[in-house]
Amino acid sequence: MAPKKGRAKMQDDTESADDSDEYRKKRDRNNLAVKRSRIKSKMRTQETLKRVNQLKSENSVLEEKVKNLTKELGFLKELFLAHAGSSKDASKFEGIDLHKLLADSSESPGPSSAGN
Amino acid sequence: MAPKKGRAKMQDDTESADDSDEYRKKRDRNNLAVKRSRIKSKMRTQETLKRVNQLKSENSVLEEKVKNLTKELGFLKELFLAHAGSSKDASKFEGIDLHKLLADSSESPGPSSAGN
DNA sequence: TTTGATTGCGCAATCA
DNA sequence: GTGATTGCGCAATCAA
Repeated sequence: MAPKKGRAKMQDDTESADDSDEYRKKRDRNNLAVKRSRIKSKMRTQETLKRVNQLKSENSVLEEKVKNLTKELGFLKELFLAHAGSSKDASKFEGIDLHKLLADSSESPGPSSAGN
Repeated sequence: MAPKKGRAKMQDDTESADDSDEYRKKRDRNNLAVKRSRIKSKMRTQETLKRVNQLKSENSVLEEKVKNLTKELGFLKELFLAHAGSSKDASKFEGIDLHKLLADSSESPGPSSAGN
């Protein structure tokens, strides 16, 4: 047996021609609304997926940037310390403790250790 | 697009009690499958949204890292050039052209200029 | 051919 | 009262 096609859904049988008419119009309007809503929903899903890819892309760029900056920084620090260490300056450039400075300063802002 | 699909029963009226039984069982199984499928779908959507937030978070961390690294690098370069400029080294530390080196090297990997 | 998974669609309840 | 959402069932279709 196939599904009932009867429109006998409402518990109340108070159906006049007008009501039936109104019912149809209402159903049609709702069906359109449902269609709109679902299209919108799918759009949002697509946008979200697109966003994920954008963010992954941005992340790659940033990772690369960090990698390069870290590399250059490491190189400069080495050069810096090497020179300072074999110089008369004795690790002091401008009253700054280079060894301490070069130790690290790119992780957390941290409380300004103005000590000196 | 397909024509009018709807709640049209099977055109064939060859419906025996057995067929009806099978039909119901089949419908019930499909309804369960549909339910599973939709739950899965919603899970994927949730995961995607979660992923967006994770990526946004990672992005912020990386942005901050780049900011700090850039800042430190800028500081070191200034200090470096200042010292080199007022030194007998005359911008040369170890046979390396510092001005050129410090100009930039964190954007693109570029072709390996292994020279020097 | 069979069977679970997907997907478009309509209905009704509910939200806003 | 109206459009927007959402859970649910049906049927077509995909996929194995």
